Amino acid sequence: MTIGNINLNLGNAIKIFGWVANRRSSGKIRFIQLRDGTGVIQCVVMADRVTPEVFELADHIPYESSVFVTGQVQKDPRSSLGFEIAVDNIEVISEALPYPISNKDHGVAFLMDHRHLWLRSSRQTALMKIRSVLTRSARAFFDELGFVSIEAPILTPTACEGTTSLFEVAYFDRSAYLTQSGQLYGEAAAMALGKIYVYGPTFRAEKSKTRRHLTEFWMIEPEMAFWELPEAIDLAEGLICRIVWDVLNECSAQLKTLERDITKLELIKAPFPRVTYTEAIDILKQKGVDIEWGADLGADEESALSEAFDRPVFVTHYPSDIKAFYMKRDSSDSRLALAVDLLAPEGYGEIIGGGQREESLEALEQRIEKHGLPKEPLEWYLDLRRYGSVPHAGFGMGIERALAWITGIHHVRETIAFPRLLDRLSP
RNA sequence: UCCCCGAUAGCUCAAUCGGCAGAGCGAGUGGCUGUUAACCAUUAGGUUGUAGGUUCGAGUCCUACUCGGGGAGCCA
Repeated sequence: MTIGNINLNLGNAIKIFGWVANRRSSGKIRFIQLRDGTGVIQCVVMADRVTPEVFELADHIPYESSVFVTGQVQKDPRSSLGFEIAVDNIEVISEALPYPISNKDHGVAFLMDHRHLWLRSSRQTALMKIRSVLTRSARAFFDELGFVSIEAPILTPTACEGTTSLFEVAYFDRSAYLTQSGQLYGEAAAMALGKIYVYGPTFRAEKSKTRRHLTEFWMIEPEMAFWELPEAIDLAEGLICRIVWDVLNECSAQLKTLERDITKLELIKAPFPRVTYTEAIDILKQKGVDIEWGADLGADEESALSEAFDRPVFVTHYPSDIKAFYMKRDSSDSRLALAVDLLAPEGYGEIIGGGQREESLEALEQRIEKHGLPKEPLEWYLDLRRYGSVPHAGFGMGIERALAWITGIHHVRETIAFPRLLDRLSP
């Protein structure tokens, strides 16, 4: 028996476990809002229905104490759900100490220090439920298309992309690094299995302090042998449509709790606009943004660009100089990389990054040298080009950024149960 | 790494020109037979982040540090 399905038991005697989320008293009648993770229901404690001890208890039991309630489910228009529990008995499982989080406002620092308790709030439980639906939906999307799920290692021998700072850890008598992407391993798996996806954590030691950055976050990264850039873009579009659709269908109560304007999500249907980097620069210039061809798009530019559209926008064909070494060059313009980013609406920034991979051994070797990367640790990656290299493409979607956008919350730190941020490693 | 802002009761915040340390919530007590962040009354609760400095006098001004928040770069 859970609060979530208690409406199936109207008129019945029930027994239920939960925590005291709130209570109020009014002379000879007392109310307890009982929470069990599936929902919240009002328990009504009347003096003529319970023992004096239970009646007293209902007025003083500390918030978040755990209890076992027996009673009867009754219709009552005065309850916000339309029904409530008329209590026969309350057993205290564990009386809570004074609970630090009240119903009034708290600051971010205080809430983050109490993240393990903050998770119990209606807002945070709504976010975690939507996250659960989103990750299940994304995996189902790939599973149903015949992709094979594989896991990439967390501990890696070197900094491969070279651009981002990695977390260094001791690995017996040498150093190792926490992975910044499963992609290179995903490429190896795609050469074995055709279409694969990696779902796992990612670590970036960049000292970023913004609402879009965590030091530990989760990505889902598909990689497809024999696919090229346009097909990868179509796949990314299908993925976003699928997760938005599933969240809209399965999480309407949670979106309401978060006060998300779902009319903006209902617009999210294929096709999404596709612009090249060069076209994006033109759009930005027309909007009066001071930017020249060749510069990377910063946060302000991404926001300005996404404001021009009512749904996510793909930006493709970036200058290869500002993209990673493994990006394939555009055969019709060697200055360009066959890269794609997906910018979310409403200023949430880049939620997908990817592209077509360089399959030529010679080109890749040149690129590694030009980027000043150590070649020896990448030899296994070059082997993928030595033994039956094929065109292939893939991308990574950041779970937290996608979730922040879909739920409309301001900061990615609330999209994961225990966020890891610059200067915040606990709880 | 850089720029901006902040730190006062358990929490959220106030304190006018540098002049008695305040309120709401939470906690305790009392009241109320339908409350919806209940309400009413009442009690307790303070080394004003740390270390110096200016001053008759510092929560308030100055310096340094610590911690936190927002943003940039980088990225998902």
